[in-house]
This record gives sequence, C-alpha cells and structure tokens, in this order.
Amino acid sequence: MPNFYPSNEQELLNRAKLAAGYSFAEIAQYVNMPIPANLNKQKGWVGNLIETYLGANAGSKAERDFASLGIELKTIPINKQGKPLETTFVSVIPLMANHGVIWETSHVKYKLSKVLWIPIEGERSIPLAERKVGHPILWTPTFEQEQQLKQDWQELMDMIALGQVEKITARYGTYLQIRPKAANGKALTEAIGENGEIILTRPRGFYLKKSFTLQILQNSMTHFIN
DNA sequence: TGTTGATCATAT
DNA sequence: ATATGATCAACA
Repeated sequence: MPNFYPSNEQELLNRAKLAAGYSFAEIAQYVNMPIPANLNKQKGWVGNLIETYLGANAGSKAERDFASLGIELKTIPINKQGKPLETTFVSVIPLMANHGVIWETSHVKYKLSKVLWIPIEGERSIPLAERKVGHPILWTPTFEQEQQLKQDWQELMDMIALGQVEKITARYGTYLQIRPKAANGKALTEAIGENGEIILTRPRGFYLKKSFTLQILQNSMTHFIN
C-alpha cells in the first residue's frame, strides 16, 4: 500500500469516495490487514480498517482522527434500508472535575464539529469479508442538530455534577445518551455521589442514538452501489 | 425485535 | 485506568 496521508479535506474526501462499493476483503487486502471471521473479538476492526485506508493517525490519543484537518472519522453500520444498526460512541465522560465545563468547550461538541461518516454494511447475515463500504458523508451539525445535542448534554452533565450518575440510564436524552463504556463490569472510576462524596462507578460514555444518525444518513441520501 | 447494559482488543 | 475503535447479547 502506498503511504497515504490526506493534506486537505478534498483529498480525504476523494480517497473515501474511492472506497465506496468495495468489500472489506478488498480494502483489507489493499492495506494488508488480516480479516477476522467476525467482530465478536474485534469490535473495532472495521473502524481500524477504514482508519488505515484513509491515513488517520490519532491512535489512542484524545484527538480527532485528522487533527490538522479538524475532522473526526466514524464508521456507521447500516442495514439494507440504509438505517443505522448501532448507536455511535462519541467520547468517554469525565465524571469528576466538571466545574466550569460548558457545551462550547465540551469533548462532545469538539468531536462532532466535523465528522466524516463512512456507512458500512453491518448486517450479521453478511459474512464480514463480503460487507461493503458505502459513500462518505462529510457532516457538520446544523444549528438545530447542535441545539438537540446541547440540550441533552446539559441535562446529563447536570445530573452528573449533582451526584446522580447512578440514576442515569440509556433512556435519558433524546439524541445523546449515556451508557457504560468499559472493558468489563469490574472497571471502576471516580464520580460524585448522592451526598457529594466520591464514589466508584462504571465508566460511562456518550453515544448518539440511532434516531440522530438516521437524520444525517437520510439528509445525504446515502446508498450503496451494487 | 429493539434497546440497554455489558463487553472485546489495543495503546499509553 | 483511560483513551482509541466499536458491536455484542441479554432482556424487556
């Protein structure tokens, strides 16, 4: 594989468009990555595959995939109708030291300020190697979408600051929800308890609900070439 | 059958 | 433990 690193937005987008219609097997062969039988033991494999192909380099740093371009990369599994099959992980949530943190400087707004969405076939009935890459969508939140996210974010962050983290379930939030995000149930992190004390709880992450990402997909009229 | 809560791999 | 990449799978 030739070394590729996008020097500007258009280069990145062109590169992403080239992948549309190709199978995971074809992309994997191109970047020389082995294909697992399924995603059970490598849930982030497709994301890593696309990252490698597009030349993302943030690694595990808390940085957007294409830092110099200010772009975050997200693969999104869809069904035959083009609808999202899974929620989209956004970021881990800081549960402590949130005094003074506002939406404008939040990790969520930062990460979602510009996203290159790569729809991918995600139905488990399709062998992983045969699933195809879809057409890229370079997205920036509309004013309305940002307000939707901001509202949920503020409600949820308020609860965390007020020591109600244990009361939060995935049912809170219209478009942005909070769910556990950890290696397993034994992972613990500090948070604020009911009486302002420090407690240990499962690490949490912000996720975009499918109803939100569906808007993005539909607005761009994404489809696969077969 | 759709969601919520749980989990897998890897780098630092 | 926390960050990256997410999907799995139990349960309502």
